[in-house]
Amino acid sequence: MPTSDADRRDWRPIATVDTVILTLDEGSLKVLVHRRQRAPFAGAWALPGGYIRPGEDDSAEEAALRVLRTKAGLPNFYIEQLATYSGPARDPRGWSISVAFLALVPRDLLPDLAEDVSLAAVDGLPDLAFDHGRIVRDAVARLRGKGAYSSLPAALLPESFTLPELQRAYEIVLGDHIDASSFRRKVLDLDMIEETGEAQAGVSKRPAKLYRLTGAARTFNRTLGAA
Amino acid sequence: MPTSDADRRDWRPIATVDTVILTLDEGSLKVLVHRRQRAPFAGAWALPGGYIRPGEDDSAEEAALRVLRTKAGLPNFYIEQLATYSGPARDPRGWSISVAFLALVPRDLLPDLAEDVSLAAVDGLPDLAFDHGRIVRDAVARLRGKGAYSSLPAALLPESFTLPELQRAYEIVLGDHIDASSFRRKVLDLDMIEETGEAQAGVSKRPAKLYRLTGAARTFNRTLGAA
DNA sequence: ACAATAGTGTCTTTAAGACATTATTCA
DNA sequence: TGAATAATGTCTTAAAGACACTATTGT
Repeated sequence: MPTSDADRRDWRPIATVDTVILTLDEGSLKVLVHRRQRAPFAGAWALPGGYIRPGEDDSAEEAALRVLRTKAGLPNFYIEQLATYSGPARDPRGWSISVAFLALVPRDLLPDLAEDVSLAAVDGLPDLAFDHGRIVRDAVARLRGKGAYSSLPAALLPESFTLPELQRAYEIVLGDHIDASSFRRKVLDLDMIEETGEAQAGVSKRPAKLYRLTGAARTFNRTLGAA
Repeated sequence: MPTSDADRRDWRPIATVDTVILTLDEGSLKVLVHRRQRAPFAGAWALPGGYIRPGEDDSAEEAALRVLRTKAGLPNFYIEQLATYSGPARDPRGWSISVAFLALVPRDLLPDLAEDVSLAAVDGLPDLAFDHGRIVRDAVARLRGKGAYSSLPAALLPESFTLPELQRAYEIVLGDHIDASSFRRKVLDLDMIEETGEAQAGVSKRPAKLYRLTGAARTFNRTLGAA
């Protein structure tokens, strides 16, 4: 059994974070990816990520937030831990462990996309570096799963939104049609949202009222749309 | 910025796994804890856990299974990744990252408890080493959350069980009464379980039929009992 | 026969789906 | 006034809750 410090070092895997940034863009769910500059997988699309820096980061989540600030210019949004991926083969540099986070971001909060950054539709995802394809699929499954019985999809919308916009967000996330009447009943009865007092402006049809989320996330005890 | 190998070593946190083994015992939900032999927290109750061993383990999950085999003598049961806990303060030995797993185990599958092993009720948990109290609370929240709309609580029962036993498992997990008639309807209509053909023996009352789970886990689109 | 619990039947209640109808805006 | 979409109302349907009732075992 190795006991010197030099040997012990090999017991510690490479520790990183990866972030799955999901948003609604042009009517579909998309994930932010960037082109890797460096090996391994130079030139391939990948999720924003980076090393955990003990001494700089107070937790894996802080590391993820640092990555999001630095690499994507994102200040404020919904984030939750997704899962942790590990093993000897996922990174050619060696046995690694990556804590993945799921961030839901309104499209208008994303800064203009640089040359090497792109929004990829989660249906028909291109090949991604490392095991990032798998991570994105897990993230989408999490969002779809929770979306059916919680207010999570609202995190994809800006602070104020119309009820039809909210319904559309649910429909895109769940991949299923929702009846407008049922939808309004449910979100209003649950006090999930409240009117801002404002209404849409600059539309050539009846303008919809604007709403905002009331307080914290909510869960339903019965599913909307798809199971 | 450090560049030598010796400096880079400090970039890598201590990587461990912890396991939350939940079971039903004497009508309540309990977690398996053991008394630590060594510092830190020698003498305190803690979750079974250990270092991830690159070279020996093929993933964090494999490391957890190794821990469960070695420390708890457990062969075969339900396991899922819970979450990852990290930071400079949770382990006095330094910046650490621990991948926690949730295991659901039938009581009769647990070997006889050694002197330094105990089942602690999750309500009124004693103080635990590290951040293990927090981890157990998260595990219980996960089980309660998923239990309301899935067949997960069945993983706490032996391979064959009666319908009243299954109902009781749900009631303990959810902390709420469930109507027997509704419960039977739901569980049978969903084809979640099937009769084994056998019945209880050695009871001085009407013996209940025995069931087993049919195939894989199921989810409901409406909650049983509590939201 | 009776104690005890397994298991069934039926009515009520809750909440979602379908879908017709009305309301409000701008051009 | 007409196009477009927001918002409401009403009936149907699915599934859970309440609870009375019947069934089956050992003593």
